[in-house]
Amino acid sequence: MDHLQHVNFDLRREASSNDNNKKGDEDNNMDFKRGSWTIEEDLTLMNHIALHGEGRWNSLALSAGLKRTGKSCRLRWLNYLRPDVRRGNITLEEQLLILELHSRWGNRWSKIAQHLPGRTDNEIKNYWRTRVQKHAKQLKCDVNSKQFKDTLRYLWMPRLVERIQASSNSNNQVNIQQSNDNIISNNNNIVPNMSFTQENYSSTTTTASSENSIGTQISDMSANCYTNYPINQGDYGESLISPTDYFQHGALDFRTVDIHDNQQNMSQLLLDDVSDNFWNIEDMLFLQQQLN
DNA sequence: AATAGGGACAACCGCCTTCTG
DNA sequence: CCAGAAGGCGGTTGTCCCTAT
Repeated sequence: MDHLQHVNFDLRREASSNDNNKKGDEDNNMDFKRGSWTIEEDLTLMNHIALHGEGRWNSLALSAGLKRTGKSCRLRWLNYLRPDVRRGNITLEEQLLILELHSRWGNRWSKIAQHLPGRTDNEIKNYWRTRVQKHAKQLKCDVNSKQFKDTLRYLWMPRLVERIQASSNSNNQVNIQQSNDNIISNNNNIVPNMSFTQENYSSTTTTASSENSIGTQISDMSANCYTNYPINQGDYGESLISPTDYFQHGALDFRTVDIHDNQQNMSQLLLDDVSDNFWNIEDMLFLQQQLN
């Protein structure tokens, strides 16, 4: 779904959400608008931030004439409108990094997001809940159980590494610079130096379409993002290492495990018809090989 | 063709921490 | 130093879309 589709989707939802009067923690005295954002609100917010910068969200909302809480404006900007927000499928590299960082830090979504340029904590959280937890459910084990963590670490993460390697080998000939230019700004100042109109709205807020017809493009862009991302995060084991660097430098400890210890779980997995980009048919075949 | 159920994800909630006057 | 405001964060909800039946 591309960005404008999202917006249209939001508009469709708006009518049904206007009667949402649940109270937050900062709107006791005023009628703040809730629910989906309209294109006009988005443009107002973007233009205001372009002119005045972000921060002081409550006063920003007031001075921009938005009938929204400061929190709502902040969330909309950080999770959706910022020019450097990446949209589109989570790449293999990103999946690997999410799994690794989550194994270290648990549900510290914002901390994890700091190491996935362009991804928001909300997006990573949603990914974890909808994709990873789904598979824990299929294995009939708790997502926090040692059993599931071991399965992730000793089976799926090494498998992801293999697939990343295979992917990078096949992509070596591809010139990816052009697409990368649109994806990540390494400049920490994210206030756009431009004005937004309805005409350029899509191009300035859409960074990578989830419906990108070039299957490898997002992955390529991601690989470049990691190599370009500034190592200045401070506390990542604490330096930032790209997923590719992980396996190149042996940072990930994928020790050999007795696959048969997990045979019961894996057999169950093989019975399931699971075919997204995390546990796909290829993985099923791989597991089958391991089990036989 | 209709519909039920699950997936996906934007948005909200409420608590906690940090900032500011 | 203190109180209120603002910001940050993780958890949860609501609703449309997609797919299987």
